[in-house]
Amino acid sequence: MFEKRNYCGELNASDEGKQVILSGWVQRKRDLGGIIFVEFRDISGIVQIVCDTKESAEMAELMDNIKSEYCLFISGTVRKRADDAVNTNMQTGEIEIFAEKIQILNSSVLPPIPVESDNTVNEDLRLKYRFIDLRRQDMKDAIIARHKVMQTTRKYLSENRFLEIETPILNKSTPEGARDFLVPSRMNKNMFYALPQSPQLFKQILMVSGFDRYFQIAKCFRDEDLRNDRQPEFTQIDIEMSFLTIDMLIDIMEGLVKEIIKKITGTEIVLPFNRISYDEAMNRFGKDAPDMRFGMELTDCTDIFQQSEFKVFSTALENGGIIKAVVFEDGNKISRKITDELAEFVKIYKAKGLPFVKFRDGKLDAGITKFITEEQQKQLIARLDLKDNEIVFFGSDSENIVNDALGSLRLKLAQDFGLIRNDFNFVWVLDFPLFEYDPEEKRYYSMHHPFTMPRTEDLTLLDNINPENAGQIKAQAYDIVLNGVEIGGGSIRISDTKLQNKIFTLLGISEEEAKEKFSFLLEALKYGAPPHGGIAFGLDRIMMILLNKNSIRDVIPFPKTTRGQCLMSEAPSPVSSQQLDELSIKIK
RNA sequence: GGGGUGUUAGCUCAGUUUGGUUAGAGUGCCUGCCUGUCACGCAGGAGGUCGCGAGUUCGAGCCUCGUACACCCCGCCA
Repeated sequence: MFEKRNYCGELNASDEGKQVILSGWVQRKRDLGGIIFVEFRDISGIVQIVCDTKESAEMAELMDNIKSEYCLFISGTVRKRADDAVNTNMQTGEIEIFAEKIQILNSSVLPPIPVESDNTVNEDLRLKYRFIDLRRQDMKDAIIARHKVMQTTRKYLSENRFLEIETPILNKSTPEGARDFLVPSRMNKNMFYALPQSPQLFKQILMVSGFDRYFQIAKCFRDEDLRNDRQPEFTQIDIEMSFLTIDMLIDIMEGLVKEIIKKITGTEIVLPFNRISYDEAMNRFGKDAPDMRFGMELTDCTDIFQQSEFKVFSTALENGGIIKAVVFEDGNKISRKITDELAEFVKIYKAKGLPFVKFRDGKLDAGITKFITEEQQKQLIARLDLKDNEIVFFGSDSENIVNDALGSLRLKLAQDFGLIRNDFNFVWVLDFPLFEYDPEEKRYYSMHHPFTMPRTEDLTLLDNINPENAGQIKAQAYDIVLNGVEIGGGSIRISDTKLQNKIFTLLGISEEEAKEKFSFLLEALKYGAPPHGGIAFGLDRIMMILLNKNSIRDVIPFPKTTRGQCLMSEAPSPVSSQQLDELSIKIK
């Protein structure tokens, strides 16, 4: 009976008179007495069913029983609707199906959350009853769009000589980086596998093995605290190539992104994307993932306030800090209440306050104006190119705090006052520092990962590294940023054992330690390892932005809560003492 | 680990101003009527552990303390 199935959303006026067979669910029933309309839904869409209950007592009784979300089998005839009965809001609004036979395949209890709704329902209910939530149109659209992106990715990469290769999920724990999820080994007592944070080492090994273009749509796992754009398990489009330059990689990846955008939005984006250095991103936007859809860039004013009577400024400068400014276009919208709120806001980022001045009638006014000399005022007006009614917010502290606070303030103001264009803005961020210095532990950390190739011209600096100049050593690493969200990142890798060992030494990883953790990679690099590099895209984040969602949970079929629980399956859960015994595990 | 917001009918919310009779609305649900609806309409009805636990009080949805859960943010996420 299901063999010759038709799909609700695919029927149209050209099917008039056709006998059709539909299988799906009751979205809504409108009982007008002698005639009943049913909005009938399957994966493809919705079509209206008409039942004449005056003609047949049998049909009348059957229809009386049918309620929302019943699963039905319907055979009937496609009819064109009368002109005044056409529903232009409906894909299939020109037609309806005159039901000849209806069979109830399964009844449904009343769903706890409505299928016909936007996502205003509490998220914990949506997650608990995900099987109902996924029936809703916007979740269905998201899952279908995700499928299309994966298919487009596979097609594009395959056509560009990439091979899809799987790598292990059960792997070795490496304490560098994010916290691992551990899996106890039954056959090897007191030993653990770790779930992969990424297939990093394996894809590099594949390069050594000569599979010179690899990709994988890979699940990755990180046991860290969660956010709206972070899940404990997430999906990467993982890519690695041999014999490449950064320009080659960018070229191929822009092609992939273009295909994805075309598939999902139907629009052609302009290539190439903008490129910006890490340093410039930090200076102009205060973030390494700048949202460049609007202005309000940060301006350094440290030099103007070298001699300042304003204690906040002078103290910051004495401590080696900087002073930067952000200008907002409409000071009239910024009341005393709002400046207080914004001052509270920047404290999240460890700023101590938020001094400001307004610009009216050609001169500074209000806020900290009285602490600024005439000469400084003149310079400031010129530097910031101030226009009437603008308001200037200052950050003065260490460079990190100022960038963090003002970069976040810039975003908040733009969001609160609707200054952000609805657009897809891609930018490559290049020339990341190779290391970060941790003053507390007095050691260097890799900004990307320990296998990242330094810029060739910076190699000599490695021998004289100190906390001051460490930031000048740049990596051949890159991020791709979409609307201020990092959607991908990668690097050219080190393919030389000597250099790799040198980097380990600088990172304070001893020879024994390196051997213990990465010996197979170091060993592999000895056997004619090709120059190689790659990138990984966060599929969930890409989908989130393309579909304009607030959270990656809305593009993942079965996500977890911010405490890492699945409200539907109730994972994680305790296990039996027998299971623990087999693993020789004792619970504290 | 820290900060914030929220939790009242199946769902979405109001009610907390000033603690005070029987806690409301919309929607959904149930029953009846209705042959062109499409957010169908009309009439009637059911539906509440005010997250949970203490406390203050003659009296708590409302005040205090604790706690659970969800979400957002800082830290964390090579």
